[in-house]
Amino acid sequence: MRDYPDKMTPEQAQAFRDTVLNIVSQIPRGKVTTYGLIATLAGWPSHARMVGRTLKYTPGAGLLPCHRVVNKEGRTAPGWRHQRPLLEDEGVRFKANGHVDMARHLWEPLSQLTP
DNA sequence: TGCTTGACAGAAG
DNA sequence: CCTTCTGCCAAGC
Repeated sequence: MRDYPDKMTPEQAQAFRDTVLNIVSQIPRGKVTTYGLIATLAGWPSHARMVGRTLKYTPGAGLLPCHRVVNKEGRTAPGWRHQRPLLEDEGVRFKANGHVDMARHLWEPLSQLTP
């Protein structure tokens, strides 16, 4: 008995992508959220990595503020040099260690997501 | 079919 | 603080 959902059906995968993109589109300026949080809200807590994959490979994700998604420690995406400047332009503060000050900028969506 | 690769998370050293 | 390892899963090869 696993306490998390089984493998996704194509329908669920589609719904997952939609939810992820929907949440990302709602992140306010100057705020950030995390992969795991998005995955959990989308109903698949163990799929944090899928969130990253979705943002990286889904065409159109570039139109969304996906630079406002960082990992739980506040680290920016590996290999995406542009992300940090984008955040700093919005007033996001980085700590000396190069991580986002999560205590100050974490955005927790309370959303009433479509079931 | 089986092994490797990540825009993750958490723990360990 | 950093690196490395394990658990996690969909994708790629």
